[in-house]
Amino acid sequence: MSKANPKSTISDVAKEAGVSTMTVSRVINQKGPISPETAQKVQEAIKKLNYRPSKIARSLITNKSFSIGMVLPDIGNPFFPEIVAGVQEAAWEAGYSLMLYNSNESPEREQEAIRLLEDIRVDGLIISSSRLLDDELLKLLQPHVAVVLINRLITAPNVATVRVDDAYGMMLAVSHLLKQGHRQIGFIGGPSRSYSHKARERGFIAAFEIQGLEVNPAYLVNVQPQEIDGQRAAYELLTRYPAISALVCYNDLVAIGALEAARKLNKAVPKDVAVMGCDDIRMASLAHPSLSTLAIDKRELGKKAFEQLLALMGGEGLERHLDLKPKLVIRESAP
Amino acid sequence: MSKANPKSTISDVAKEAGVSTMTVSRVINQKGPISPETAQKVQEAIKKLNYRPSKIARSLITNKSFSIGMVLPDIGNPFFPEIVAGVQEAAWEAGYSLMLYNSNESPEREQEAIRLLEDIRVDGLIISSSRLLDDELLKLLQPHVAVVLINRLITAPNVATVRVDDAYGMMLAVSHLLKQGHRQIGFIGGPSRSYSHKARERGFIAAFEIQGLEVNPAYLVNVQPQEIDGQRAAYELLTRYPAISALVCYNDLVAIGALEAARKLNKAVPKDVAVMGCDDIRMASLAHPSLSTLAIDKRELGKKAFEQLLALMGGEGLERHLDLKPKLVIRESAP
DNA sequence: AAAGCTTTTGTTATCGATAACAACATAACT
DNA sequence: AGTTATGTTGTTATCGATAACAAAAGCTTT
Repeated sequence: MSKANPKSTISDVAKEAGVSTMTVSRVINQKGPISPETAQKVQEAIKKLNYRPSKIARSLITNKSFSIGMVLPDIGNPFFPEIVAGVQEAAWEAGYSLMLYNSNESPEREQEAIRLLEDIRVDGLIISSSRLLDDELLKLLQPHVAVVLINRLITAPNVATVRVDDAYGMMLAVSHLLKQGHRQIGFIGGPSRSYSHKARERGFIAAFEIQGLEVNPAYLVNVQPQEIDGQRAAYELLTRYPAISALVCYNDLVAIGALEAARKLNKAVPKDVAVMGCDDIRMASLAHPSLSTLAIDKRELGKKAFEQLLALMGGEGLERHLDLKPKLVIRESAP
Repeated sequence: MSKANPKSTISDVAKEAGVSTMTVSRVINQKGPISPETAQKVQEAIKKLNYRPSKIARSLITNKSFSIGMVLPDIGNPFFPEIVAGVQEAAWEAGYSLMLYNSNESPEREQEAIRLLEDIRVDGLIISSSRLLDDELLKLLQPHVAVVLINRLITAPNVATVRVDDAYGMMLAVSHLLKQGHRQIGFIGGPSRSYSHKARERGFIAAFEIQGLEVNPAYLVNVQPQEIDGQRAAYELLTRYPAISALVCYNDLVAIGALEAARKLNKAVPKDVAVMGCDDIRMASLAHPSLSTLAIDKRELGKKAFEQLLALMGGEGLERHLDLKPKLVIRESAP
């Protein structure tokens, strides 16, 4: 019933071409000298039998799988697909396959994914925004030869990192607003324990300090990083402190919420209140008014992550910790 | 220098526990009877050596890799990440790993990806919206045991499909508008050769015919499925035919463009012109006014695709071609 | 023509697991 | 007691490739 598809093996090819399997192997891998005639014979046999070498068998003996694993918390989050695309692109070009695991924000799943990737003997691992604690993570990564962490700093011989310099970006954004004359600036931050929130808050405060200005602590709030939470927080801030002339948001979704809040309060953006987002997701340019925000090239980030991994796998010396600087994107909401 | 991490093998465990490798294998796979004492000895040895069986070696002999491949044209497109998440989720639960290939809309890459996945000996393959021609695709799929196509119909013994019933969805949307009294309805369609465009147009026309009404061919246009193209097309349609009271769009991005066009023309949505999108991407609910649109649960689609694949891999009989019916989501832009 | 290179090809062992079969001990049945 | 099950463990071959070494064939060289 089932069309069992008998894959041909290297022995089949060898028999067909009248040579040994090693000779076939040599032709395939272009290793060692082979005479043009045998090479041709082998090539013909390969074509005739539609032979494709098994990477599995090859991996077993070479101890290289030419595949890497990637673990991320939520591929539905618009921040990640582009990163994945970048990693995949770079991996492809280097001849590597990508195994993807979506942990659904669950640390247990993340842990299991890292273990499974160990079983598969991936050559390297890219982990984005891990939910695991430092020591748990470190223990899990131990058996892996090469690991790149995205937006997370851990120092270990087999680990490199790529991070977005959130503090720097936020400083850029706030400095811009200060330069435009804003002084009463609200900050709708993310979850207080999140790494990136902390960095962004640091940048926010630093921008004030550089100018010798003071931050009003009442203007700083924390929310979940969703539109609805941003909307509520902005509504409350703007109602309670009508003096606020600009809002800096943890991310673009929150900022879009803030736009909505302004609309409800009949405050014009940016005339009555300027709004600044962060991340430059696709929606940012389509919002009304379009969002000023901080952008990093996420595809580039993915590529960089893979490059780090490749260097680590190759044992090359490298700058272990890479920081990417966000760019300020000026649009309508905060000119 | 490099901390060569000597992975322990099944022989190490066997030696440590003082038994044969087969016994260890039996304990791991819970196959064949083993005495509680040896089982425990083996478990201890496994823990002590931190042993994890190599899936690669296992694959070689069992001829099962417990991994599947997924090929899609552009993971940056908001339509796909959720599908990937659904596939990954279902695969995870069934004990399968996912290899992801992003073809970047290039047929050549797609072709190479399918070939590479053959080398890796994946147990099955999910291909989304292939850019390849039917016969090319069929030839490439030949060596694969099990394949599920998303939004593409091909009949072959090793192929199953999952599709969104675009025609049905569009009929739903247009019927709704007709019921609301709209008669002059414009259709901003997608690329004329695209499968889904054709289906959606078919549904559009069918909705009219059911009511015994006639479609005005001048109201039908084709655009690239991006916001800017939608905006231009809507602007032109609404300017040239002021009688148009509703626009049905190929997808949400195009619809968002249409909203922008209406704004420029000082037409209120939905009072002066209603706008209907399609796909229900995240942006749809955040637009102003929020978009009425057609939704399918993309995560569910991904899950269904994997279920089909699993059935196919297991050789079970199954309904080969699955159609998912979109739901009409009524929001502000077309109440 | 024998020795010494190169070039080309073949042999055998191996990677880390499981399949298939064999073997032994113990318990159960006649 | 002898035969047959049943439970438990071990042996050997195998999956499909490459590593490492061995050997033959074709050239030079003296």
